[in-house]
Amino acid sequence: MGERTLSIRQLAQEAGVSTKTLRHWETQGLLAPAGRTHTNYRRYTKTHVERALFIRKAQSLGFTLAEIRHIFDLARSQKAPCDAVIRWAGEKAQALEGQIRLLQDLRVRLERYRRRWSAEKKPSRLGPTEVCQCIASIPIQDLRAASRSLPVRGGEKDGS
Amino acid sequence: MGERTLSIRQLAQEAGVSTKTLRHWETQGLLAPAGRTHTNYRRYTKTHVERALFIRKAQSLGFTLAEIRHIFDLARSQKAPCDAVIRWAGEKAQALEGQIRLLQDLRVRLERYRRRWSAEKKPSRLGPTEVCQCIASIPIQDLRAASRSLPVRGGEKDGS
DNA sequence: TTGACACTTACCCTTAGGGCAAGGTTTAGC
DNA sequence: GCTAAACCTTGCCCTAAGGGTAAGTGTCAA
Repeated sequence: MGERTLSIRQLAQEAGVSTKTLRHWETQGLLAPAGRTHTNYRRYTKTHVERALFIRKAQSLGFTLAEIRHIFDLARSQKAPCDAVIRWAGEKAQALEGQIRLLQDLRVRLERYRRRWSAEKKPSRLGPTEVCQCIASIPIQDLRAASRSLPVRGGEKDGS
Repeated sequence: MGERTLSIRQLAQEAGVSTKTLRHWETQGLLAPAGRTHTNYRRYTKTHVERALFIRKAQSLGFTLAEIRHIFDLARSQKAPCDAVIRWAGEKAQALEGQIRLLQDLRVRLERYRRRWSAEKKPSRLGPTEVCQCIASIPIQDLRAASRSLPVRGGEKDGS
């Protein structure tokens, strides 16, 4: 009985992810089961719990699944990937800095326009091809560095 | 000859986007051509240039294509969508604030771990199931608010 | 007429899974 | 033993905003 194995649901519960996620990780070469039952059910061991948690930890630092697989590849081929991981962490932090700046710029622009638009009186009568004078008033120069970076997803309900 | 129309490439050039983008916008219901030639080529007018620029301006504020279509729907159905746009801008700015906080947290964690890992001596000999003691040392508590927010995309070259 | 481009549709690709469907398996209650 | 619930399997379509490529057609100038 030291041979206790886990079903995919049990592993999912222990690792704090969904079964779908575990199957996806498997297709990405990150977490193959220890084996299958005669009825083709996946079977995992306790080391799989650790590996799943490892993946979650790496994800929490912003590593993608492809990068995590790369880490596993390094570890399997020979040496500890720690040096590479440390380097990547630095690069990621730097990239984040740029990304944060972009988002802050966007937020500032958004707030600035919102205040300006709120102060102006808007003509609720539109010309034939007009849509929204607020947005139309944005200067073309602002399109240079269009923050091609995120969806933002503010609340979305109705707009009547 | 006041009837000058534009090919898709000309519109793309004037609007500063790719022809692929224009076709994509069309499939999303944002920018249908004025008509087609007898050989099925799209034909646009100068008002399409304005509309394309409008879409770019809205995108530069973080609006998605679905939201922009919603703005067009409002404008077509009756009233100026400016009120809704102003409201959405506020919501977006607020959502951005949260997003920025997440990224800053991530950056701080990344830098903190990087410094810690650099200071520690890493045993470049791995146990059988071990992968990377750096990442493995992350406490499970850190997985609570796993910043499910962005890929980050730091430089990626090699890692030997 | 032919070569160089422009235009058309259509299909696959990107992240990290979510959702659903159709079918097989296991377990608990009766 | 039977049946229903819960579990497992694979497979397919979906997300945002296009990029890349391919195959077929159109246009223009030399």
